Amino acid sequence: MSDPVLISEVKKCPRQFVLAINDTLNVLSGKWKLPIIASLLYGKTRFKELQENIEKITPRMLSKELKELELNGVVKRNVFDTTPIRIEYELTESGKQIVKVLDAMVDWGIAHREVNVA
Amino acid sequence: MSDPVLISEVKKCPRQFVLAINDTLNVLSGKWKLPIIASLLYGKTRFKELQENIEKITPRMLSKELKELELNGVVKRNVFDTTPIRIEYELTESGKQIVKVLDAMVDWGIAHREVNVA
DNA sequence: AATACTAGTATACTTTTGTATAGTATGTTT
DNA sequence: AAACATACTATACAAAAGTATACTAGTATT
Repeated sequence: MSDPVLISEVKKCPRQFVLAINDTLNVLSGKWKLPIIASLLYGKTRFKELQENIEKITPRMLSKELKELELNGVVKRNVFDTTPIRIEYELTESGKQIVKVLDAMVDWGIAHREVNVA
Repeated sequence: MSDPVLISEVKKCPRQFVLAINDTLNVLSGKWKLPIIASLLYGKTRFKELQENIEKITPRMLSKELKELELNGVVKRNVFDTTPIRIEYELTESGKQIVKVLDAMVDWGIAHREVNVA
């Protein structure tokens, strides 16, 4: 863990603040990343299952997004050398922690709806 | 406040959960909404000032995004009938509350960076 | 009358993101 | 041998998001 960053320090520093938020936003934005993460929150899942769970996603987008999430360290791809080959996707520890952000988003979304519908 | 929603209840319900998250994501995603909200967190600001604070934003994008944020109840536009006319933008109460989401995003972003850089 | 300031709008264009549709490689089942 | 399943990839296209550049309406200043 090279050069641990103090959260209290970073919150004072706009630049790091912005970088961290952008990292998070990159993991969440786009049409399909959230549904994929949500599906994976229920446990390890195969490509085919994901495609069935997420309505209307094309294999191209699913493949593309999974690769991006893997590159970003949010998803892990596990290959099982069985016949037929079996591939399972799961969230990394870091990926699982993103529920905290989702919780904050749910809370704000609901509070905001109440105000605007009232 | 028509039909107040219990947060504990909504978290059990995937559909409401997803709608609330999407509301939040809509307010935050895109290239410019975050910089605009961040600028407004420092206080009321005029169009020109925003344009100067946010590097490289064109008046077209600033105008478009401010309108969207206003429609979404995140930003309030105040017109002062002075000469020359003065227009100030500020965050609504709801808009200010979004820092909670940003905090969660900063925390995740930093923790996630540590893991991936380590 | 010409120039400048504020708060934008208009038009055309490029880039990014997402869709549609078909195809591939590997192996299994009938 | 023909058809089927898994886990994708390839190509072409459409739609959404963002950029570049110029312009406008109202008022004030020189």
